[in-house]
Amino acid sequence: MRFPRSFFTRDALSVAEDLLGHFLVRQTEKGKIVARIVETEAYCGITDKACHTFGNRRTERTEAMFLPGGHAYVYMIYGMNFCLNVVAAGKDDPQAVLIRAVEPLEGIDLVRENRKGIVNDRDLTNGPGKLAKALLVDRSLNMCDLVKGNELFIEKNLHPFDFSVVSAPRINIGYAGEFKDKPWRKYIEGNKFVSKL
DNA sequence: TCTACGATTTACT
DNA sequence: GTAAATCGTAGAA
Repeated sequence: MRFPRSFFTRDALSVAEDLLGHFLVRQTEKGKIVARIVETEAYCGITDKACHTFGNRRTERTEAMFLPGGHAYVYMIYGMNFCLNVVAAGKDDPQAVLIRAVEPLEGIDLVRENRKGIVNDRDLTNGPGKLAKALLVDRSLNMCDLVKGNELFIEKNLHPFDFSVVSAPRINIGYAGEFKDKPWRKYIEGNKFVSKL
């Protein structure tokens, strides 16, 4: 069962925390992959110096973040990796949640194939670029609808388990001035797939 | 046009 | 622990 649009059209911090424990589903011609979201980061829009849309910067790249919540924002970083974000808040309120780590549950064989050469399962998806590669996420999925689409979407965990949410500073945003220490990274305490403690 | 650099990963010392 | 790989984007010229 999926979340309604209204789940995503809230502030990025709420969406980042509430996505933990739920499922990211990737459907391709090669098969289906289901993974539990275990680590996220909130990028809170035009006032957040770490956010691509800081100062209401609107460019070809950031256009996806101006869509209503529930769409995908995929961009290339360091010329070799893709990062997957879930757009939050309303139309023209450019906030997003970076998916930093997931735990593969279904379609592990396909994940291993996509991440050829990786020995330990925990290294398959414990980072934003890693999970993008593992789930075959690239720019062709930018701006796709996670509420109605079939290639990539979020599914609600109908049998949630108890866990504690840890808040920590976001990773690699040293350029963000006073925003670099904001505890806007959220992860499931004790989960082995979290990228950094 | 031209230049600098990044919401990272991986390999090597 | 340190550094290379690698290129699209943003902002300046």
